Amino acid sequence: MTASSAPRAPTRDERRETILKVAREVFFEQGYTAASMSTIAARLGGSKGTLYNYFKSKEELFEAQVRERCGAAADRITEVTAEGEPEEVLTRLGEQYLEHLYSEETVQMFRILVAEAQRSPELARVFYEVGPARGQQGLTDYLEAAKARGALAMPDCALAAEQFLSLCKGRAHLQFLLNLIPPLKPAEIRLQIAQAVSAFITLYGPKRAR
Amino acid sequence: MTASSAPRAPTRDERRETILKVAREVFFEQGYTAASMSTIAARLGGSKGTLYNYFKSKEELFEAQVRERCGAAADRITEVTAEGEPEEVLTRLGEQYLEHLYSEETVQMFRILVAEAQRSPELARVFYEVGPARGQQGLTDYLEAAKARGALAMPDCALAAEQFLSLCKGRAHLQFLLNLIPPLKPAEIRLQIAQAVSAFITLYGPKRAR
Amino acid sequence: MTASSAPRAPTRDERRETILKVAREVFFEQGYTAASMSTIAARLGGSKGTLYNYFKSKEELFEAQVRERCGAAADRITEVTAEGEPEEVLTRLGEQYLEHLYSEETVQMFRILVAEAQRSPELARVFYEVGPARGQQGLTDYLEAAKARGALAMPDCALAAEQFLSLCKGRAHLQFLLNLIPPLKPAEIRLQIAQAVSAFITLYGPKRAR
Amino acid sequence: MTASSAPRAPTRDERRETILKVAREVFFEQGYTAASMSTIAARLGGSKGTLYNYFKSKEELFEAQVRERCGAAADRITEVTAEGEPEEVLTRLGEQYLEHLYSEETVQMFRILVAEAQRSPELARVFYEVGPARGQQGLTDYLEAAKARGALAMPDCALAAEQFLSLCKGRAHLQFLLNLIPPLKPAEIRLQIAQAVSAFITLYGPKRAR
DNA sequence: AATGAATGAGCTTTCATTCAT
DNA sequence: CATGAATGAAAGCTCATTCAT
Repeated sequence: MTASSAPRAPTRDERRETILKVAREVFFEQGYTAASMSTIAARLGGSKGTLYNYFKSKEELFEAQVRERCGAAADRITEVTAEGEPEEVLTRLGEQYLEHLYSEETVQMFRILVAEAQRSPELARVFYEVGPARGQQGLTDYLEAAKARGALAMPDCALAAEQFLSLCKGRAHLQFLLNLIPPLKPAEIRLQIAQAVSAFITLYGPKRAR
Repeated sequence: MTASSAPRAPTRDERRETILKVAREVFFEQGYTAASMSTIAARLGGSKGTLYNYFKSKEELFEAQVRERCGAAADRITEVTAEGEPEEVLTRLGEQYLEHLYSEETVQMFRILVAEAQRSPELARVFYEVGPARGQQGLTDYLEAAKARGALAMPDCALAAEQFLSLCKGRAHLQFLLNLIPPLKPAEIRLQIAQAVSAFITLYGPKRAR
Repeated sequence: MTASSAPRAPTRDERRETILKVAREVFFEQGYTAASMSTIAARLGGSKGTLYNYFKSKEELFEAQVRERCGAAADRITEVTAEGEPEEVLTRLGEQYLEHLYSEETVQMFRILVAEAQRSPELARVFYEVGPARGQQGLTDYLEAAKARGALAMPDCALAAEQFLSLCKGRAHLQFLLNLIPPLKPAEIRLQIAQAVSAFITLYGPKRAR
Repeated sequence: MTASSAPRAPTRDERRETILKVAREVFFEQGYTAASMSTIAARLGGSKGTLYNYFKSKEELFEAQVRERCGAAADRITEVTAEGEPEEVLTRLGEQYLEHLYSEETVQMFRILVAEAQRSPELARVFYEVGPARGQQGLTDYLEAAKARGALAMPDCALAAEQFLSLCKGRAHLQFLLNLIPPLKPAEIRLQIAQAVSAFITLYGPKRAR
């Protein structure tokens, strides 16, 4: 039945990857609680039994998602932090950051992590370390360098990094998290970042007599 | 059973309050979805039917929690916004805000709202309207007044209010939300607010020709 | 509170009548099973306890409806059976019959009686005796008279009466009973009766050589 | 438990049939509303979950009953409509029809459908389409053919079919529906059909110049 | 390794009925 | 007599998980 027409039987690891991908879609569409193993199995085209052959519970299946996916975004953001005038670099970085923050995929995972934070803080820690923490560290490093060459002036670069990211995020993120507004449009992102960069430069820009 | 020991029959309102209190404990311990009406009824010492005599659904029972608790916090914050020098007023307001934001009770409720945001945005909307939206409006009003009398100078008071609250909240809130750190201690709150107020005054303080 | 403004306290019988009227409305709107004592009490403006003071169960409340209401329609139909040419009399009677048969009130009560027929055939018997049986007897009496004076010719007047009513009722009644079509419009009633009368006259009309 | 005594594992279809049979018994004993899925599951010796694996709701389980039983009856009736002299064919068909109409099984199902007509007209529609509608259509087709070859003469075959079925059904059906009389005995059926056929032939038989 | 039928505890919600006041 | 809070059984349905094949 399979041998003749199928080009190749999938290896166990490939099957596992497929399951993860399908499960991710369902988790993101419906949320952790609402997503059912039946739904995942059905969309997979397999049986529930198979699911349980690869992951011994729904929780473990979700945990695998987080461990696998969270690092990717921080990677992208850190890469942005390169040479260039502060205004330009911060704008690029901020826009990159907001695009990530306001994506459906990110918010869905974040919602689930928040929901489960009480029961499984380890999951939340994994997320925080590979995601937000790395992003903030990358920005801090850039600010240190800029300060060293006189492009910016601030007493505490870590604090400044935190402030910048807070200004970028803005109030809208709360509404987005609560599913009260759709993702920001590119123009809205640009405006919000422009306001954050402007404030930041006012605070820490060079040459301004303070 | 009734004549000898019962001190007094509880009024309907008292009973309602008791139910709210018990339900709040269960919701906070287990989360909205995991908390069951059976559990709440059992802990109440009554029947499920009774619960439904007071609240016509689980959702309404939770919504009552949100209205009661978040409304109170926004009230407190709004009250702070009175006369006084901006630095002093903003400090008081900011500290009040952080005390609310970093309390166990608030974060528990917020976690539930975020977790359920996809299924019940109406609940989230109620929360947002009675809580954050009113808080931000109160601050905006204060800033308008301060601007009018020359105590502060900013082109957009709503934006400034948003920025101030973002600076107050800070990065630590993300960690708190994810259950990675305990509530801020009073000293930490004071420091964080001092930094936010300082930045805000730098941005929008009087006399700076902008 | 009551003595000063209320013109008169209702007697127990008046209260009972009011309850019956309100209950009837609810039963007819929602059906026996779907109608709840709570709904009836609420619409009554009283409490459920009061309801149970007058009728000791839901079933008894419904039974009282049937006993009170079923006779009325048959009364009306029987009255129609007066003097006149068969064609005219049968047309009047048939239209009267269909108007009753295709009314919302009648069909609702009938549905409930059918539904409960297995559990309470006594109720059904009450209905049948005071309703359909009397109607058919009235028609039979008329046919006997018409036959006696040579206006109609049939071997078995009871059978003829039954056939006439069956022809009047038609297939549409099944659909109406099943809630598949709305009540017949006056024009439809007239057409259906005209067809029934025409067939009946063909069968049993005078002078036609058979 | 499995190896020694189990004769054979039931196939999915067999299990489905068993469920339908058990459910039918419960529905007929208690009526649609009163019958509970728990009762059906218990009598089946299985769990409620199993029931829901085969039928995704109580309504669907009942609908399957309707489709299976009423469709079969209409099939039988339609088959009767073959060649032969009208009198003979109509007699056979009418007797077949009454046997179905006056069976305990049919009346039970019909009572349920009527009772639930307000809440679920879809169910009633299914019943009407697979049962009465097909039956009437079959008869109409036969009448058309008979008219074409001059064996019968009527202006409107659909109307004639309706009239014939109405005459067959008779008044007794109302009493049977209301559980006031037992099913007709074969002799009663034959008499009732003979009267209906006789009237029908008088109305639409050949040679009568109309 | 894959299947998919079976499970059974659990969920939210409804309702006729009772009873102390 | 009226009230309305309280009850508790029962309903339809879901779902993570197991296990024989």
